[in-house]
Amino acid sequence: MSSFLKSDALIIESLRKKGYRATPQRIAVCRYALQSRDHPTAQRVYDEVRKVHPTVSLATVYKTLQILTEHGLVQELDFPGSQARFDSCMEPHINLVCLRCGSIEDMEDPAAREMVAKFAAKKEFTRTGQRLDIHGICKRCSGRGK
Amino acid sequence: MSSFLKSDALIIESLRKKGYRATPQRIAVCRYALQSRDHPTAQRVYDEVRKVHPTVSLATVYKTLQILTEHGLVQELDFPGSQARFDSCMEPHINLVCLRCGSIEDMEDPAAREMVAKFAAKKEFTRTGQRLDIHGICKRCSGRGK
DNA sequence: TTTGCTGCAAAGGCTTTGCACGGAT
DNA sequence: ATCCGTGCAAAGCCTTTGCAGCAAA
Repeated sequence: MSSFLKSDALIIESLRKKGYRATPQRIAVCRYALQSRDHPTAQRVYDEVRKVHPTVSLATVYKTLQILTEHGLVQELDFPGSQARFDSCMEPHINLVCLRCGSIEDMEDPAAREMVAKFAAKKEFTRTGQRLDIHGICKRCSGRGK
Repeated sequence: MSSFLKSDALIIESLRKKGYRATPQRIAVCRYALQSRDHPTAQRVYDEVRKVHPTVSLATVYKTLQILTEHGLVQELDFPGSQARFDSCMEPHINLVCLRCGSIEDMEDPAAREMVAKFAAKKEFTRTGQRLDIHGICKRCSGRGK
């Protein structure tokens, strides 16, 4: 989580500044999506928000996540055969993607930052973002054998 | 393209060794998918193969690409709002993803290889693969202004 | 001859869209 | 009082699946 929008007040202000209305549903979606560290799916965000706003719709969740994505506050990560995940860390970092349990863990890595930084200077390619995934088996799954 | 399956004979042998029948459609899909450097979509593979096998179906293309993916000969790259792309280079490398024209270019990068290599030694995470994307605007698109 | 494979069509899953009502400003 | 946002349902898009005929081994 890299966002600075940690309070509802800041989220509301940010939404209005961008020309959006600060509805309770939107605020709740933003709060959860921006704070979550486990790269939730839209469905997961929906389930969580519904605990507070039982009538919220999945469509609203998708629309709000799209707003966050368009404004560079979260990144959508698509994977074959599964729902999209949303990452609230926009700084260069590595996603440790476990193929067994599906968990995704952010990992700070100086080498990754340096590697990405090289592209800021390049003339052949104007970098605007990145996605660095390492696929494998996480420690917890390894411990469980097989 | 990192695959060593450069001739039909080798593709046929490889398919049979894995217990698959070497049909003309499969061979054609494998040949194109393994040789292509521009990360084609399934539809693109379909269009290309159809030039030689006009009756081939998209379903067969998808099934064959799935076989290649399962055997680690290509990697499926999913992106928000667009069809999956298939990368025939399985070595650690960087995908330069142009947000304007949609092109994806493989880039060899020692820093990327080193960064990935670190994970081979890690005990906290057993690496089996990776996906390293840099998003931005490619040189050709930059030249075209705006 | 025996299966596995193909092509077609239908189904599936996730995400987006259309629309009328309701709420934020 | 505006008109944007919501929730519902329907549509969309890409991909997968079921199945009968056909072809590879």
